Amino acid sequence: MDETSQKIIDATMSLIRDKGYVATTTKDIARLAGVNECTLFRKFKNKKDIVLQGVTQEKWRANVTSDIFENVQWELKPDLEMFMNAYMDRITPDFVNLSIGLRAPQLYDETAPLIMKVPQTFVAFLTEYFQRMEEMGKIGHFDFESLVMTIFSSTFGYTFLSASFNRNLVKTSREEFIKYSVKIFVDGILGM
Amino acid sequence: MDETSQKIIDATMSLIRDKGYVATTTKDIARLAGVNECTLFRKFKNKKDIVLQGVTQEKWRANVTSDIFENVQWELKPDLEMFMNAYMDRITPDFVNLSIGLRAPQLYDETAPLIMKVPQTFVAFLTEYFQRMEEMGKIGHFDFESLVMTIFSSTFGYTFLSASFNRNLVKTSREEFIKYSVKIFVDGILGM
DNA sequence: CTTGTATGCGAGTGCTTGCATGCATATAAA
DNA sequence: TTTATATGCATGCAAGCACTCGCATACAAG
Repeated sequence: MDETSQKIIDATMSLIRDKGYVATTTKDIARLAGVNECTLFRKFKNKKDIVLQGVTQEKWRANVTSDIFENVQWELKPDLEMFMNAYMDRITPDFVNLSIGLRAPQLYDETAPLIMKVPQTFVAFLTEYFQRMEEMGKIGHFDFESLVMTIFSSTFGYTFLSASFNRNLVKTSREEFIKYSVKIFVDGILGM
Repeated sequence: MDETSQKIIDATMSLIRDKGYVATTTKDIARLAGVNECTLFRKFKNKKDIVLQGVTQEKWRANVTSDIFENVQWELKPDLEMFMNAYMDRITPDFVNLSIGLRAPQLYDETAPLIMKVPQTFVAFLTEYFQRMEEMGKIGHFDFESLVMTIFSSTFGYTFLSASFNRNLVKTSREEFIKYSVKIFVDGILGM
C-alpha cells in the first residue's frame, strides 16, 4: 500500500466516522487527504472500493482475535475485569462511531459481517469461559446464554453510551464502571 | 395536522429509519407517501423541516415520561424487571434504528437533545430509586452512579444488540434476558 | 354557478455528485 | 540523459439532488 492510497483510505474512514458514508463526498476525501480528486479514481475503482479496502486494514478495525484473552486466571473477578478491559481497549469511541457510519444500505451487506465479528468473538469467548468454569466447579450451573448476554450487553452498552453521549449521560469512569459492575456480577446487589 | 402532511411525515421517518437522513431523498418520500414531490414543499419549508416536525410527534418518539414507573413495589426483583420491561416496551428496534438514522450532522444539533432525553429519564429514575431503597434500609450503601450505569448499560445494550444484529448474535429472548439478568444483579453469580 | 383550496403533473431551476480525460510537471529508476 | 511512473490541475460530463414554477383538475363551501 503506497503512501497516497493510505492517506486516501485514512481520510475516507475518518470522514465516514464523522459524517457517515453517504454524506462523505469524494471532494471531501480528496481535500482531507491532500490529493487531487481524480487521484482517488486512479488508485481505487470507486468510492465504495476505498471503504471496502479500508475495513480490511488492521488500522481501521478493532484488532479482535481470540488470543487477546490470554491472561485467564480462572478466577471470576480478575477474568471479568480483564474481559471488559480487553473490549474497551479495542472498541474505542472512534471505532463505535465508524461502525455506525458504515451502516449505509449501499455498504451494509459487505461490511456487516466484519462489524458483527467483533461482538461475536467476545460472546463466544465468554460462553466458553463460563462453560469451563462450571466444569472446574468454580461456579454453579447457569443458563450461559443469558449470563453471557447480561455481561456483554453491559460492556457493550457502557462503551456505546460513552462514545455517543460522553459525560452528558455517563459520569462513571471506565475504571469505576468495570470495578463496580464486576463486583455486582460476582456478588449481586444484596450480597455486597 | 392534515392527513397528507401526516403521510409525508410517516414516510420520511420510515425512510430515515431504514436508510438514514442523507440517503433519503425527497423523491423517495413523495413516492412512499403517495403524493407528488412538490406537495412536500407546499406543506413543509424543506426536507429538514419534515424531520423536525416528525420528531416532536408522540408517534415517532418513545413516549418516555416519569409516570411510566408507577408500579414501584420497593422490592428489588419486581422493580428491576418492571424497569427493564418499561424500557424495552418503548425502545423498539424501529426506534433504535430511527435514532441512528437521525445521527446526521445536518440534524444532530437539533435532534440530539430529544434522543438523549430517553436514556437520561431512565438513568434519573434508577438513581432516585436506589437512593430511596437505601433510605428504606432495603439495600446497603452503593456508588449509585456505577450501579445505575451497570444496570442501564445492560438494558440498553441488549436492546441495541437485538435491534442491530437480531438473532445472529442475540439468542436470548427478552423474557429470559430480563429474568436472568435481574437475578444476577440481585444475587450475583456466586450467590445463585 | 362561482370561488377557494388542495393536489397532481411536467418541466425546469441551480447546484452537487461521482467519475473521466487530456495534458503538464515532478520524481526517480534505467 | 532518457524513460517510466505518479501526481496535480483544469475541464467536462451525465446523473441526481433539493426545490420551484405554471397550469390543470378535482372537490367542497358559499
